[in-house]
Amino acid sequence: MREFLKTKGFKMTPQRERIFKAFFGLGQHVTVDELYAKVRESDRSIGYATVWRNLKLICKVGLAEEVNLGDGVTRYDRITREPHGHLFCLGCKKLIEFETTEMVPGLTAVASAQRFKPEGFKIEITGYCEKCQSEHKEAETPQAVRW
Amino acid sequence: MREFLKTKGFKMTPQRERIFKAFFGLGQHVTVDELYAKVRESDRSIGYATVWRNLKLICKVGLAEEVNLGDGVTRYDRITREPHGHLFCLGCKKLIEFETTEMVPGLTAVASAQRFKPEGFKIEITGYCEKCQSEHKEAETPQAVRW
DNA sequence: ATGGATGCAAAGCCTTTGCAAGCTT
DNA sequence: AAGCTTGCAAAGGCTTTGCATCCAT
Repeated sequence: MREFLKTKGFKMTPQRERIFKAFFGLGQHVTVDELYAKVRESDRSIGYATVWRNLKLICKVGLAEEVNLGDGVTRYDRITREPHGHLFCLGCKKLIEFETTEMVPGLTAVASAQRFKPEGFKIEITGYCEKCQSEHKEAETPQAVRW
Repeated sequence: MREFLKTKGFKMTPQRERIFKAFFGLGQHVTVDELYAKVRESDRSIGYATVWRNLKLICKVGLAEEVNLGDGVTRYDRITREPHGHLFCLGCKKLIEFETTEMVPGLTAVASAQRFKPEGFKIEITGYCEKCQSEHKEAETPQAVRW
């Protein structure tokens, strides 16, 4: 990893090493806060900004990508083997992945048709997971627009 | 529209009417700022919060939906005839739509397989449009992590 | 020695909300 | 009258950045 970064023009530091390990140790869809909390377990001196910047760095060197589900928080998804989409539960915020390999060719075709150079694909399904469906109910009886 | 809102428990007001007209008059992918600017052209007294709340209301009654491309700004997309995806240019931020009707069945199937109740589908392709491809070049030679 | 990397604190930016007053129904 | 709406100003909440200092190379 140290070598890999060097070829990209970056240096390895103790903090960076801990952050990287923690990131790749955690599952997918990590938020800055989650990673920060994890990293702090082994080193209370690491700053929030450092974690944030390294998360950005990981994306920059192509090891992860940002995922935005529209809930105001940016998640970082490690780029893995197969391309995948997300099922995002609006109730418990849980994220479930599903394979999208077979959809990529079609999307690539769509992009080419527009002379568009694709960098990434995002396929998301929002809704309610089995558990939250019952709790959600049709409480949909708006009274006043009060958010 | 007044009747429609009434059935949902909401009232029609002069401001709301202007906001709705402006929203449906503008194209797709409108941001709060854009709609606010548009509305202010005909009524300088309408507040930002009112525009924002009405945009939320439009979504609440099912006439539009939020779109988050990860650039920090929420866009509001009128729900139209056919389901569609977006091609988002990372350079000029331009948004191009494309039909996704044929992909919906497959996604619905994915959701059912997880006993997930889908509320919405999102398909996005990020990259560079024809015009921005040349300008973008491979300036990808990171020097320091300075964001 | 260089120039990238860190920490902290402070900005930034958009999104939301508290309230008192104003309008539809 | 009852309660949804509106405007303004102030919070919020997360993402970025300025800087002086530190450290990898």
